[in-house]
Amino acid sequence: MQQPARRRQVNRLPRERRVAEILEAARAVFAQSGYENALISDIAERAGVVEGSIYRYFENKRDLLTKVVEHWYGGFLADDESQFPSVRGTWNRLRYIIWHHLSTIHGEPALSRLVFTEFRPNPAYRSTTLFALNRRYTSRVIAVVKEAVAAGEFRADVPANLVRDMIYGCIEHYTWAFVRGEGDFEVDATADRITDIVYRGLAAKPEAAPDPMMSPIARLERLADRLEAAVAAQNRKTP
Amino acid sequence: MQQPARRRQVNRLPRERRVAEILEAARAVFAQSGYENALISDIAERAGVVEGSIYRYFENKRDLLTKVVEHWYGGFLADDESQFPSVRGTWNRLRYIIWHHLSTIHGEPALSRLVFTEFRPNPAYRSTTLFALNRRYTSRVIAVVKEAVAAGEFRADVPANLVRDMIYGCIEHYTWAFVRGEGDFEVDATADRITDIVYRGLAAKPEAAPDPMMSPIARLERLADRLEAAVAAQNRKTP
Amino acid sequence: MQQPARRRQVNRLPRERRVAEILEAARAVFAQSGYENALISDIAERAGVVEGSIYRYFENKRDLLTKVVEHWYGGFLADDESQFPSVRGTWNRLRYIIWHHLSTIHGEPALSRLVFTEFRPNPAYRSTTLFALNRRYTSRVIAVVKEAVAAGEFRADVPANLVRDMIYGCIEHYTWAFVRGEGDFEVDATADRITDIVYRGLAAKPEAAPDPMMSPIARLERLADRLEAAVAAQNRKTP
Amino acid sequence: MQQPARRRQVNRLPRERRVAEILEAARAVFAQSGYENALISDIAERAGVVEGSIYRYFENKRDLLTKVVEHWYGGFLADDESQFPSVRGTWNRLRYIIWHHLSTIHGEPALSRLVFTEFRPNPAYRSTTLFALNRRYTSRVIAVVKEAVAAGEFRADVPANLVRDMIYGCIEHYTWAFVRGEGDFEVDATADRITDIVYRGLAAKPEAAPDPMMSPIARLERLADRLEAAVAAQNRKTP
DNA sequence: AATGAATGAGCCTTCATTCAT
DNA sequence: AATGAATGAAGGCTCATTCAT
Repeated sequence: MQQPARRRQVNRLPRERRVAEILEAARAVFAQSGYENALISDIAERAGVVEGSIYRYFENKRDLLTKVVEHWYGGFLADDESQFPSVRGTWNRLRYIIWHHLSTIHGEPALSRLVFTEFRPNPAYRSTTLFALNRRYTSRVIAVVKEAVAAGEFRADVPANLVRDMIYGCIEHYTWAFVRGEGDFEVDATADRITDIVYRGLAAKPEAAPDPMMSPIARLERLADRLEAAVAAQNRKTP
Repeated sequence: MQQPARRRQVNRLPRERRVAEILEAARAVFAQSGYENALISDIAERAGVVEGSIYRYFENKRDLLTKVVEHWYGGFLADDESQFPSVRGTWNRLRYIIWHHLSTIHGEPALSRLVFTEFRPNPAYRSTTLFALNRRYTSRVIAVVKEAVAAGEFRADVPANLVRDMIYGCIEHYTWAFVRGEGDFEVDATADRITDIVYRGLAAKPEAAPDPMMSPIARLERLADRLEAAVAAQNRKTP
Repeated sequence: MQQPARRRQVNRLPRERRVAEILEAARAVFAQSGYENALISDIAERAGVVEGSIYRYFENKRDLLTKVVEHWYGGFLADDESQFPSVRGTWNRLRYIIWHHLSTIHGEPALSRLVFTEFRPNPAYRSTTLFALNRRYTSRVIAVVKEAVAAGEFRADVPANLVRDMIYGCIEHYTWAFVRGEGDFEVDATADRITDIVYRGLAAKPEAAPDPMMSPIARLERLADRLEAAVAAQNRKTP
Repeated sequence: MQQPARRRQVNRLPRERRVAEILEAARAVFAQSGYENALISDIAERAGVVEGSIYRYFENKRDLLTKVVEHWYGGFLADDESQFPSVRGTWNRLRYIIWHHLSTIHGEPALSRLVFTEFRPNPAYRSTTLFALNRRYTSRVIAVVKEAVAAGEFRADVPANLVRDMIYGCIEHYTWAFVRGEGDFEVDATADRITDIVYRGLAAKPEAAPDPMMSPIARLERLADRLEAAVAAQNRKTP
């Protein structure tokens, strides 16, 4: 039976605000401690509420985690999907997608890790909202690839879903060390390199025109630059 | 409530045997239940010993898991490393490596999952025996790529470590559904497809070029690639 | 997690009506879930009010239960007490009382159960309004019995209060299975049978020799058997 | 992860003993506080163990209660069933049964109450061990009644199961006040009174014939009863 | 009068690990 | 070496009740 009990100052907030505050607190705590080690009591304290209040808005700890991650996804997906359409050209689009994923991981390694460890391995993942969001997020690679194939820009026999796995798999493999907290990585440079290798690997006429703007003259100029540089470097080393 | 537990027949065994039995039991239980949900008591029962006995041979639950996984790795690495040298040709070697990883995951999805969820995300992973084993396991991709580059079979500007990430990342991304217990995949066919896309993406002279003759510009570009690679190699040796 | 809870239309109602609606909702919920498992929030929702409003009309959950049960009692007691006086004759009166109790349980097994489990065992029961109501309800048995004794219809040495306990106890014991939700019982037939056995058990001049087949001679023969057996047993023990 | 933690003096006991001690402690605590209010921590402390130890032997709080009550039942049922067969004569047998139930309630009102409130109302009661035990316990009334009917001692149309309900219902109704903690009752005198009213109510030829003088046969029968009872008592004492 | 957000006390339960026998 | 009884820390969750709006 509940006892009356001395109350602390009640701080009334509209539902929306309260939920937002709890989500934010939970995000911070989950990011810092991981799911298992996160304490509801810590989250409550950080949100400035009592433990029980959390259960007014969230079914249980797991649900809270899910909501945090979905909220996060929802946030950047909206941005992302408004930006993406304005990017033109296959290379640029792939680069944007790759850059975005790298950037997301770079910005929230701890949340990314939660997705990788708490959601994706879960047998029920497929029937999850997060799965659906992620699908939406990753399927654009497939669309881009198919369009490029249709346009003759990519080889006709490119399996689009493997390309998707390759891109996301590569990124996530590459960033594991950072996600674990070891060192750092450069988002832009890495995006360039991955995009390059992928693009060139898929292009129908390899170096022959990733960028249609590049005229033979321009290519020869680049070549000259590179040769000069190489020779100069050689001289520097073995004078 | 535990069962009445009739006094078990005391059964002395040489240390080796006992350890092997516990490892096997632990492997089965961890594979079935995952790390958190696995119970020492289940492992003990399956191994035909009492809980306390496990602590004679293993420091704690985590240590037991580690030993299980290292034992598993040790097992297939030995085989693998004896097989690999006899595989000739870049395509074949890549194919072997890719096939092997697919095959490993296909054979032990649950243990693979443990590696993905319990070890790799761990901040201390890098200083782990498993990390070292894995390094040995995956670094062959780098060797193969570098050799192929040196031989002019792959483009000169291919970043070997990105290729490694791409291959392992792709495989793991591709197999997540299976690891979660959804559906199945064909090891051989998948190995072929991944090898193909990777190889063709890196090959200096893509077969798919309608006209096998390179343009003069392309030849010059290859020359530049080689020069750059040579300089880079030079630098590495005489810094 | 509670539902988003769109702001309900404020709906002012006269106190009487509001109380009645809450009582009805509470009755349904308590009947369905029992006291412990009933949720104030469920009751509120069903009554179309908000939790806090319940506390304007009832002190607490327990008080609400009490009011529900008293209200129920009040309802059938009024009917009952207006009917009873018109029933004539001891047998008919007993039958009516028994029938009424059976009928009450049959009509509201869940509420009956609440009385049996939540009120009667309570140490404070005796100082309860419900106790008083119940007393009024059951004491008529005593009146009937005493009148029948006075009239010579029942044996002179019949302890009226034991008869009361016997009647109500029998009924409640007999109906437990039904109250638990197992099967059903026939109110009328059962009332007949219980009334019969009670009436004949108390009647001063039983209507007939129950078993006409048993002659005095047979009884004497049985007696002889028993006496012999007793004596023989005696001899065996204390020779 | 469990911390090492300072230990108190470990007090090793064979399973049997430990279980017995926990049962005893639980019995006391449940009897004192009822099920809901009983604390596992109190039980543990009283048993001289740590809370967790209780869960080695009992699945949960409910299971513990169940075991306590079954143990209690088991205890008196054994005694009871060894005594009963030596009681001779219908009157004596009924009296013994009634006396035993009164005596049980008198000796353990709190446990009796637990049975009445926590077990019997439960929808699953019927599939319970306790139900089976209770069945065994109460069904003897039916056997006795049927035998008496067969022997012509009771009226032929007596419904045995109603008699059982009447006896147990009467006893329990009668003892509610005591079970609630109000006052006391005399086991023996009450047993006599209930037995009398039941016996006379069922007897084929009630002694209560208008003429208070018993018939010679009836007097002899009573005599036989007493002799039998005496012999039975004798046997119990000098086996 | 009505709303509904916020409170908060505290119990049951788990299970890796230890250590007396 | 083997047993298995005992430990004990700690955290998720519930829900009647209050009270600011």
